[in-house]
Amino acid sequence: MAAGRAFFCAPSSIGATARRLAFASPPARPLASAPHRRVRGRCCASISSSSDASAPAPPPYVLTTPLYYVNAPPHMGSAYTTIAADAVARFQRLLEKRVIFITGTDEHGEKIATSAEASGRNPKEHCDIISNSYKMLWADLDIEYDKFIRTTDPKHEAVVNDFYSRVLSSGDIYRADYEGLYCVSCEEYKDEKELAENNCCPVHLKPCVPRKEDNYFFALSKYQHKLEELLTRNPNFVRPSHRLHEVEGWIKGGLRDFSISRASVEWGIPVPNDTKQTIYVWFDALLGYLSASLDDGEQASLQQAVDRGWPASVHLIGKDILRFHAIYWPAMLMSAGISVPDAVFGHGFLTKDGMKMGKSLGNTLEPKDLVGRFGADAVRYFLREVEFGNDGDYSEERFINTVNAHLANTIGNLLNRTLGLLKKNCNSTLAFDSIAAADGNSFKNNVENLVDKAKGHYENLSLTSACETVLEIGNLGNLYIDEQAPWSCFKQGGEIAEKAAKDLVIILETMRIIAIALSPITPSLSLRIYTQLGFTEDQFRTSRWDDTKWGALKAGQAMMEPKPIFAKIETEIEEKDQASPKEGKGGKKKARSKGLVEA
RNA sequence: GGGGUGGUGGCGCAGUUGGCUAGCGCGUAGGUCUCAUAAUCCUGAGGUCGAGAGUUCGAGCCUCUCUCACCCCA
Repeated sequence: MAAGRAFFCAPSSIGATARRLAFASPPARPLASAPHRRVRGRCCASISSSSDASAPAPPPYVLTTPLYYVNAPPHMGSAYTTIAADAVARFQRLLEKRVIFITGTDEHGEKIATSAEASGRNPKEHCDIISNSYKMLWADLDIEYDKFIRTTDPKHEAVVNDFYSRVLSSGDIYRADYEGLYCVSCEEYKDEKELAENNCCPVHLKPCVPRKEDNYFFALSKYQHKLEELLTRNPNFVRPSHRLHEVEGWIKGGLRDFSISRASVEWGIPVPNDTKQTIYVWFDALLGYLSASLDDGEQASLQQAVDRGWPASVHLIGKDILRFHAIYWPAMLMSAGISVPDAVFGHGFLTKDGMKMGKSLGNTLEPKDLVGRFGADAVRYFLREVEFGNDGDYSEERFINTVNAHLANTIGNLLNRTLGLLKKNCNSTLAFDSIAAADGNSFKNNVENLVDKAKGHYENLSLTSACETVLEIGNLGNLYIDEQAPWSCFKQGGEIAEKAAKDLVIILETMRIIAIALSPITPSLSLRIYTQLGFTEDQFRTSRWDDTKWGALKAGQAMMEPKPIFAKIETEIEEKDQASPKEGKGGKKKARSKGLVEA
């Protein structure tokens, strides 16, 4: 029975999953990077009404990424999951839900202890460093999580202990011997038939060693029927729907109890009442989804965590760890008498230029590198490239083309050309209320219809379609301004010029709506749009989805100086002295953003 | 070996319960405007939907076989 921390170590797959699920509370980053978003104020929202503070708190919208395993710094897979989660979280916040967006790091296991030792550090120091590298990347990517849990946090250990005790008293934990070939890197036992030559682990290509130990097991097999019921009762438990088949197949094929402890691993949470063993990943990292909602320093308990933020609305994971989230986890929760999450969403894997990414191929995508070159908005806009849930491919050329075409040419340029006209002809000041300007104009309705459509897509986690729909609004705007040709209307003066002035207001109001509708995906870009439209940062941060309703721009509002809000990513042909003779192209394209223009 | 998912114009993808001339993004060719980040807008070229067989009045969408790719197998 090789359950394991194993999937967390498959370096070749760039799934967005955590190798394990983990969390951590790292040394704080410098102030500026603090990822927590500002409190949603209610004061300066001239464009929105405030909500009733005395209303009873509705259940929170809790979404999670896996707790990433700290055996390595974040890879593209982790970034992909986290970006998507952040987009969903931001959307739900726009809907005024009380959102708890959880991420973190999984920090236990033999492998961690080993690599810490290899780098001359103790495990905790090693974890601090790696965990912090996740936090830094998330800050760079404009990720605004609410909770970052580390499995080495004291409160997490308390929850793990409580949980273990509950399952134990349910009679679902027993002790048994296990003997087999063990891959230290995977931290799991391997079936002989899955091994490569010389008993080598197919993942790490290192020999597996015979190991025998008695472990504690979780009686998963007892839950076969209940799990079947769960899926029948709630087919949306596993999403996207096509992944449900796989889960059903697993259950139908029979469920085996799995090992939940390790006798030979010291770096972990000790099994209650048996300090010779430590708890293995499933009964450790998965509990992070619960322990995360606790505050540091408070009396930590499982019940408290449940009261605070459970059940989760959705676990966002890579498809490689679907089994553990769709089968192990709900069974464990049932055993402990806790509600199962509402849904588990397994997204696909990414390839690069059609090739599987991996260290061995040397073709990994480094999220840190991408943000550095292209900025957070562009990287996040990769969500537009692949329908969330399916496998997808990253090609830099295509990525840059799309980002430029959409963010710079369609959206950025629409704002820029309109502000330019407004400056030239209206002293950068709106001459009409946007409502009056659009009176009797069907354009407004078209925009509103698309906004509704985008909302539906966001709600379904169809992030690609949501982007697409918002882009349609931009296309509509460009078409409208072309048809109306305000630049020539202004020259004619009189009523015609007045109509042109109205048209500019219409486009700018459309831009404002686009900014909100796209803000879950490209928050910084949206802020720059808002700022150019003469709003304050607070006004942007306190905006809600309802503010996509037409009419916030009022006569007299002064716009800022028109500046490109998204700098096109330039691709330059680099001189390559030692041009590869094989390729014969003589040069290599290198692309980077010129840097974002400040609003 | 078993299970799952996918193979649609140059590239990446959509295609609800089978049915109008198979859509979209990027790219590409030509044209247009001139307010704009050589952006916008219009038009066009380019697929018969992995292969083969079957069901059907009719299939990209159902069935079978084959093939390729990827994921999972406690």
